[in-house]
Amino acid sequence: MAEKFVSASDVARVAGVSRSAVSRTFTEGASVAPKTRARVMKAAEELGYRVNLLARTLHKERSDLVGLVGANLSNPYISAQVDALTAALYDNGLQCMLLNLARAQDDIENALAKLLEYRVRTVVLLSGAVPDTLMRLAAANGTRLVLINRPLPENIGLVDQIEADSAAGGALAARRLLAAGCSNVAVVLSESRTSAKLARAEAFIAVMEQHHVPITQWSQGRNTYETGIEAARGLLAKPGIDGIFGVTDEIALGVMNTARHELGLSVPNDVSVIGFDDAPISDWSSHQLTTIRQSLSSLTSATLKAITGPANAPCSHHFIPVSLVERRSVRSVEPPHSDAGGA
Amino acid sequence: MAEKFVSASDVARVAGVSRSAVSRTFTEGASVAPKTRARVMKAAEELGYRVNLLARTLHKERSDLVGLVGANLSNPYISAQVDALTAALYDNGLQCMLLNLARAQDDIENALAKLLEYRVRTVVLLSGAVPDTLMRLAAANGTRLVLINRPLPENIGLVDQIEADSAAGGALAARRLLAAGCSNVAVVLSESRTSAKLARAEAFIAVMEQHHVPITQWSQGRNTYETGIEAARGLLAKPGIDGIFGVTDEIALGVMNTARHELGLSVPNDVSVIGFDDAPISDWSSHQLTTIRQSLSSLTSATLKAITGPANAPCSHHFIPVSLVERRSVRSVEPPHSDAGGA
DNA sequence: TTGTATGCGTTATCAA
DNA sequence: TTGATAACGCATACAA
Repeated sequence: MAEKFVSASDVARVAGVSRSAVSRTFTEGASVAPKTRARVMKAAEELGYRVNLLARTLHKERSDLVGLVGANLSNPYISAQVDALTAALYDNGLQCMLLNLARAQDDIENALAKLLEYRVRTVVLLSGAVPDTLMRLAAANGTRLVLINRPLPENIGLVDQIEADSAAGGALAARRLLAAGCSNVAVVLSESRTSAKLARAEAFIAVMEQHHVPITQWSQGRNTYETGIEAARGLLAKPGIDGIFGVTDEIALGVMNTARHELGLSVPNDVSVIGFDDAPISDWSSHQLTTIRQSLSSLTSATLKAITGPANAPCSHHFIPVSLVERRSVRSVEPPHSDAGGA
Repeated sequence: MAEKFVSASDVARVAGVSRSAVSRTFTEGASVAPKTRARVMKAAEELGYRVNLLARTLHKERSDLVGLVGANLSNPYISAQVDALTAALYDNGLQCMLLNLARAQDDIENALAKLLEYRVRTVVLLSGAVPDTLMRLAAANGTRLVLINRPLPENIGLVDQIEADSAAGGALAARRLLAAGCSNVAVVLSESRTSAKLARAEAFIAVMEQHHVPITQWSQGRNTYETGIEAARGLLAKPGIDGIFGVTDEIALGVMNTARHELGLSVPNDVSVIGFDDAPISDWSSHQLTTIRQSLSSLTSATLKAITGPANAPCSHHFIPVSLVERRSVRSVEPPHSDAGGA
């Protein structure tokens, strides 16, 4: 019921030893007599003592703290990402400081500053733009930056990049719609147009243009399910479009559900829909969304490797492979290769 | 590009002032000459200096750190909870340390210990059992505990309890199924049987027994979508059961989707399904799950109030009201009150 | 193996 | 307003 935190001095007093003895008892690989250790442990247990990691970190060169900055945490794929990553961190004895930029997407510099104030060893960016100033700030304090799915033109300081192969994924999506016989397609993304998602869209568009397929671009709102709904309403109000690529599963799910349940369209017979991510719920029997998978476990393990590596490890750039997951939102059979023009 | 973090002494040297002057510049409400402040700020900017919150907290009595321990973070309701809560914390200048007990549900004491090592001001428990030892440990260090949806028999130390009214919710679900004319029902929960979820089930059962409706209890596996799938397969293999209550939306969604898309049953015509939480995806047009809502915003604001309150505030116990959200997974029309016996 | 003394970066107290 | 100095809780070099 004490008001203050218990300190090593308190324990030392109760155990009848010096502060150093207590410190050594809780320091990995320090030499302390078994008998002393036992006395200390007993007193510590009694008082509810825990080492003050703030003080310890003050003294050491490196902390156990990893900063994680994200947004849109209830997005099905992001939440799976956060789940996997935080679990992995915990298993590796690392602590995670989570900053959610929900209402302040552009507040990222402020977020990084806060994290630096806690002397995190590494900052993982799941979301938000990455201006140069950010990298400079991190570099000036010797903090590593891990960028997830936010490709960077140039690389200042200690930054590890981990990204799914957006270009390959976008192309994969395009070719799949082509194979389904789509002849009038659309791509939908948010208006924020993050570089990774932009790359997905651009690769998709490139392939389509190469095949002379007319393509509409829908780029409004935030990166959410609601954006998918709006897109479907706008895009499918009148017949014509027979294939849609959502740069995110969440968006694609919004498109597909709205087509099916609000517009009374058949997916995939009237319109094929394909997403990107392979979020867990895309596999639910209520959805069965065909999508481009970016392996979550590869992404997590690559991230963890970057975090746990030596502080002076060279910058790394890791590409996560991408693959088509065939489900039921894209027509499977290819019409006998006529160019059956959708009006 | 410096290797070490920049300290106040560094800034003082460059600015040609004392450490104290630097400290005062970054301390709320300290008196420092505008001219001095300007010099300090300039030097700080130049060097990329950030206050070391570790050191500051070491010196102060209270930190900005809030510990959040959870599990199953990709659960649609939990992730919404985490999203809302972390956003609110960030907006209030509080830092959040997130511990994910994914692989080690029973590791909660260890988690709390880690959090105490960082001298968090408050620990919020979203998941996990709450043994007495836990509360004693927190109490011994003067750390507040905020318990979300984990009712407690007795209250040791500084703990705030925030919970949805499980009993009312369970009863609401039962009465809704009764109104739909269900005459042979089941309730499905995980085998972990957390007290909050158990309370939902028990209230449901109580009402059903009161109306002499036969009731099956399915209690296996973890608290996931897959458990819902298994339950549907087990419960609906042969006809009979015409109403199912999933103690969690995620479970209910598993039940409903499996009934519809794997078992070829009509929900709600063959079987009514009702959930608990009102997760965002329950409202998706692909689901339209009737459910019991526990208001996320009430829950978040109550939690925030508990966190931001004075350190010596008395323990609070807050009940979040609960309400029925009518959608399309429960039959709407009531048969003309015969006791139409399901097999 | 143990205790003493020093430093980590900060804030608060005190005298100037 | 400013600078020197003493904590804060810990780890460690050093001496015993």
